[in-house]
Amino acid sequence: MENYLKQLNDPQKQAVLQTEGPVMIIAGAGSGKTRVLTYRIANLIRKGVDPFNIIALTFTNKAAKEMRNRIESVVGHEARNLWMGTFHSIFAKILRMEADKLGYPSHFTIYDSDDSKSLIKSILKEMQIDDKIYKPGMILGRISNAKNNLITAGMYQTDEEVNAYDSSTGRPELGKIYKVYEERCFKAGAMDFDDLLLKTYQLITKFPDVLNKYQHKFKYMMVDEYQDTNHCQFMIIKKLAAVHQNICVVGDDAQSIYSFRGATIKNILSFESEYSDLKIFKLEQNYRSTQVIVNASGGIIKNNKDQLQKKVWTSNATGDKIKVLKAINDNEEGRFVAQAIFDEKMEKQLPNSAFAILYRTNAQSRSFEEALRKLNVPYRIFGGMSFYQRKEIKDFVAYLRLVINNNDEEALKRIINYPVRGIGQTTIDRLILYAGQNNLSFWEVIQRVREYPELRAAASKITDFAIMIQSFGELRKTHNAYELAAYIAKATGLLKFLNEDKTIEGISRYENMVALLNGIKEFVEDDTNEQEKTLENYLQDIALLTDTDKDDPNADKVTLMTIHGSKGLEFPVVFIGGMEENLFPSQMSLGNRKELEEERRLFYVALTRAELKIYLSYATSRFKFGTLLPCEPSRFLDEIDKEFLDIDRRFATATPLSTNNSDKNGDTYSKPSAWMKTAANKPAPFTKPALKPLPQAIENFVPDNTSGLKEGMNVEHQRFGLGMVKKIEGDGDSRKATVLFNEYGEKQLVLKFAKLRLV
DNA sequence: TACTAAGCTCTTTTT
DNA sequence: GAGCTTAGTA
Repeated sequence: MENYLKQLNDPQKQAVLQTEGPVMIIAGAGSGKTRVLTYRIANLIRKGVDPFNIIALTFTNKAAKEMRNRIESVVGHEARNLWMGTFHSIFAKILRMEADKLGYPSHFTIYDSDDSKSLIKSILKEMQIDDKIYKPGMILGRISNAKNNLITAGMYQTDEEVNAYDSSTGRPELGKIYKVYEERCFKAGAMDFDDLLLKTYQLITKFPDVLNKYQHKFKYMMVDEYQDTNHCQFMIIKKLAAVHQNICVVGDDAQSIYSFRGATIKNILSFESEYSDLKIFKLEQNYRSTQVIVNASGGIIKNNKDQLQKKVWTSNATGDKIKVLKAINDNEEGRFVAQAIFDEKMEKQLPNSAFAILYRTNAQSRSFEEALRKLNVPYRIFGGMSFYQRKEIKDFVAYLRLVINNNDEEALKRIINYPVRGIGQTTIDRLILYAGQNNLSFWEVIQRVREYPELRAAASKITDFAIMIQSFGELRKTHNAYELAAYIAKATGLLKFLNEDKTIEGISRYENMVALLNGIKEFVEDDTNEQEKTLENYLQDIALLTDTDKDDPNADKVTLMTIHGSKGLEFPVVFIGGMEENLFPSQMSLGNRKELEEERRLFYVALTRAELKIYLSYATSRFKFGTLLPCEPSRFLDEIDKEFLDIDRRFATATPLSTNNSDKNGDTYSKPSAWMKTAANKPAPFTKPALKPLPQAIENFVPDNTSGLKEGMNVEHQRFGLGMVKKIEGDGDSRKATVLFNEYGEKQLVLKFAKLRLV
């Protein structure tokens, strides 16, 4: 113990030794936060605290795993009994044990956002609500937001302010949809990600004995990345810590980047007012980065209004300046970055794994991937489509889910006709309809399929399917997860079906399927943890797994990921791509101080990942909607003190930002300087002109009308409005017309399908 | 009911 | 440029 205390600086040591009472540790980037947390827990165990009474909550499985390993290396295998994991996984564990109190089965399904969205889509369809106005993603966002603020569907529906808002945006039915969504999840025995938090809160507020049990169990609580907790998480933590008050939160307000997920920086900014006897420790020495990086990033974050005072410093070497690369488009940007990696590797003799390319949006990864492939630089990409989101994987996992939880509606919908067994959309729609009408789950309707005359045609097929699923359920009693999964893969014909497709994509789908089966095998054979090797436990594991978690740190590859995904990681050399106004900062954050400040924190996170050197790159034009649009350099480039920059000589000198603008809340915010936004360079606005209403008589467009079409004629298109035919080429069905539309410019249309009318 | 081709609509970030 | 929906065909 004394040995490792020697490795700590003063504030770190104090933070470790202050084990009693509420503690807040403000830890700047690279200040040894994980080390402090690790030693704090190790110290508690050394003092004789039972690991069983310590809970440590993190945001990612990876952070939890890393911390567990490090604690284990200090205190040994005793660390295994710690309650350590993500909010979602720890709460899921508690919920499974107490599920019956909430009327849920202990083997409840966890819906991922795809499932949630799909459920919302079918609810909209059943309620005959227009999904153009009620966009599923947006509805899910509203529901998620409500849940994170502890607002249930019932409360949502009776809240006048919320209703007034929804009505004013033309969506008065939102409360109703939320209610139906809540009921359907319950009937399906499913919880979405937000439910894992909300239901935990409900559990401990509605059942005092449960609260009491966990309050006494968790004598010492620790929360990592506290700046990213939302209101619901805060309330749970507060309640659980109420008895012992030994709550330690660790975070950095400057790295709060998840407000879109309901995280509120308020939690960390006002933690002090929650506990009068709070001890605050500030870790301000950065051990990770060079002086250039520390000072440049510190200069950036200084522009934010919402922040706690701290002075991050380092005694590391000065280091290289930040290099700015200017490219004409995204492909050239990719080439520049790949080439720079190649050169740095040679010059500094670094492995591939020393490099990370970070970007604002997942869509930006393509050009970097292509360029790296061309130079034969191995890379690994996170985000985008994860393994468990692939269709073939989700389909198979749906079988497993359905076997465990027959009521899982989303799983059932996925596979009832996959592989095709003659149960078409009409039949499925009817099943859902009857389920709703009779207040039954989807599965229960299937059980009684013969009671509905309209379903008679498909009845035997449906029954066969149900019997098959039930037979799998029987096998569960005698077989482990792997044996059962392998059997299902064969019995359903899925494995064979995938193996028959010899296209490149088909082969990859088959390989993925095999990889999944191997994964289940590994799960069964893995004896490093004591949990039973049941299918339930396997599903529980993968439901909360993200692809950042299956990182193989030994592979020597360049890392590509979003900035959000990079939180908590570090790399010797970091590339930040797409440093363009409207992309980073995102267009959506402009004109609102708080959102712009979050973008700035995001930039801060990106910069502080680097140990030795940073490259910033931007393109002067980029494809959006298949159109090449001109881009201007990001205002963030402007905010970096020039003394830290190694600017490409073509990089224009910027004029200072004006700060005398204010948004509707009266907050001032900076606007891009004039040189960024000259009228000629301004990107085309994204809002498309509204289509003029069509006269009654021409509502139905008949493709045949175009047979007499000639160059120079005026036409009207259903979507593009009025225009003039410029050119006609080809013959027969492939006849094409180039039409110049008043509002959309030139479009090429295949006349066989064009919805045109002569004017 | 199943399959295919054309049309339409997006673009933040994720446990 | 991709994923999803719609319309048309077998």
